[in-house]
Amino acid sequence: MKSDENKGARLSRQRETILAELRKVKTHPTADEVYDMVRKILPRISLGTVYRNLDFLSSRGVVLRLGGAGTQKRFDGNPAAHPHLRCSVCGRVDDLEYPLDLPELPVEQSMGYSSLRCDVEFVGVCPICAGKDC
Amino acid sequence: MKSDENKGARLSRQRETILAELRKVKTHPTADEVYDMVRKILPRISLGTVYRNLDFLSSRGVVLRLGGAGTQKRFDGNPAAHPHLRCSVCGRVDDLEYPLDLPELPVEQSMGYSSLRCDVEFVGVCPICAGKDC
DNA sequence: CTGCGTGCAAATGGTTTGCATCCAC
DNA sequence: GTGGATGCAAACCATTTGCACGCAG
Repeated sequence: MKSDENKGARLSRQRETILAELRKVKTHPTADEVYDMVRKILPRISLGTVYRNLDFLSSRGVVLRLGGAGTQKRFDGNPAAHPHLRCSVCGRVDDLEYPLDLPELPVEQSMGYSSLRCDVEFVGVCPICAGKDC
Repeated sequence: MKSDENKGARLSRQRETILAELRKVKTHPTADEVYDMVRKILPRISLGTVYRNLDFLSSRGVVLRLGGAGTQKRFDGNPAAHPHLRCSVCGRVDDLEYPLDLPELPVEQSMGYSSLRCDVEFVGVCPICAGKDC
């Protein structure tokens, strides 16, 4: 991590814990779920702080903020671009473990956009929701 | 369109207009923008009706609801899966005009998910925002 | 010490919903 | 005529923000 990326940033216990917890899990929790996770360690943390730190961390590229089809945003402790599987019923997001070739976009075809990053997401019904047969 | 797909559904002027306006544009408007567009034709339409109809239409697969990284959802009059370009600064979404091979996911690798659809989105900075040099 | 980060709570803003009325079928 | 669709406004809920205090550097 380059040091001047962190100019003025302090490492509070809250920020440290949020990042550690997010990296610990393989799921892609919502801000609320992160709040619950972290609250077991720092019971007095506030939801606002969780939001502020998730914002901070994702703006630095340390974690990934997943847009997603649902209302809530989800966060990914692994900042590298990798395909996701999203359940259109319950909204959960899994990492795809299978190595996939990401599509390449020729620069001349980028319609004037710059700094393109490719997001690939497969949307379907997860095994749990399929089992519920709703 | 199969007839039993529409059992009980009525074609109100509002629904008809919303769909027509959405198909007319090449952009991917938010619900609010659709509201503005339709209001020029039906001044007394309510925002709630726009939301209800966008929900209705996307649940039938007639239009596409784009998840996206921003807060607001955007809607696409073209229900076929096609790659998008999203501006991370202003949030606008364009269609990619360039034919791209969508990644294929072997069924054995779908981790139990079913009915998978592939969404590809390139995230970057659009020419307008790049020009603003913010 | 300084001022960034926090806790708390109120404010925001997109989206949803209850209800009486309206109109497509 | 009947039930789905609408208009309106209040309700919801995830997220953001103002403020005074606390703590990392």
